[in-house]
Amino acid sequence: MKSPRNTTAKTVIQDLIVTSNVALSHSEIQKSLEGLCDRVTIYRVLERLIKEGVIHKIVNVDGVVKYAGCHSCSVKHSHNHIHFSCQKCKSVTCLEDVEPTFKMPKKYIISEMNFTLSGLCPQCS
Amino acid sequence: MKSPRNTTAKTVIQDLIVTSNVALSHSEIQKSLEGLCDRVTIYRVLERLIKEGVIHKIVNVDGVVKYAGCHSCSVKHSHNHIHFSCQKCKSVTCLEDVEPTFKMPKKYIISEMNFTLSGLCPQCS
DNA sequence: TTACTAACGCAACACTGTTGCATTTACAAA
DNA sequence: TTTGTAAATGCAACAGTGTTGCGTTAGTAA
Repeated sequence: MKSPRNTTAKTVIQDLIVTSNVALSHSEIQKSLEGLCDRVTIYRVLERLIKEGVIHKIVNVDGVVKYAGCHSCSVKHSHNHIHFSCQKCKSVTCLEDVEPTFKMPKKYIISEMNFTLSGLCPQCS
Repeated sequence: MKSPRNTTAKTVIQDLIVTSNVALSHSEIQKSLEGLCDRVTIYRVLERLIKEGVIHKIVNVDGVVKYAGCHSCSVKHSHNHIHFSCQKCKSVTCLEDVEPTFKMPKKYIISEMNFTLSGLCPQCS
């Protein structure tokens, strides 16, 4: 019987991401943990949390990978919302209510969307 | 007088990207060049071509950076179109005609957009 | 408490991208 | 055509990010 385990690292990392109002990068998480666990462990915990549907992965316009909690995922698990990336404070936030519309050419089969806007967030503007 | 120079590397790389119907990554370009020039040179040429407005940089949903020619940029230089990323053949194409619409919350100032859709391209579907 | 194995730490590695510096070379001016 | 300048290059070294293998630790079911 393969059963997942709740370890200290997993609990702390999950808490950190879910309670944060902005998406966090691996290095930001590592700094917060202050040597609580190894870098590799953080990668593996993040991987597990994504598989469990607790968090989701965001690739920012600048290529920086961030992780954010899944808030509305219990209702419907889709990440087809817009992400906003602030060019000043570098924060990435999920705008879960905003859903874009567009017309696609035929013959394209769409299974995933990734929409990121950049500019200034309410705090920085 | 600071004047740009047309070198072999620049000419070949520019040709490669502009004539390609899909966006190319640094490593794909490097393979095509077959040792014509150094990796670093490719990075620097790409940087220059972006500054000159000949090509533009795309960060795919999986974080892979690709480069594509600017076709309609002579008319209006905006990259607010959708990019399509095929999950099968890994190709990235610019859908320059598709412009998405959406409603943003107040207080956000938008200066850049990055929309990428994933799925199957016409060739793979 | 014990046994099983998920999860961990550590070392090593691959890939991507950047920087400094000496050398080469494109191109404008003589 | 030749020459001088600095744009562009090659090489070495480095930093950041992410992955893999393997021996050890520790969570949890029995």
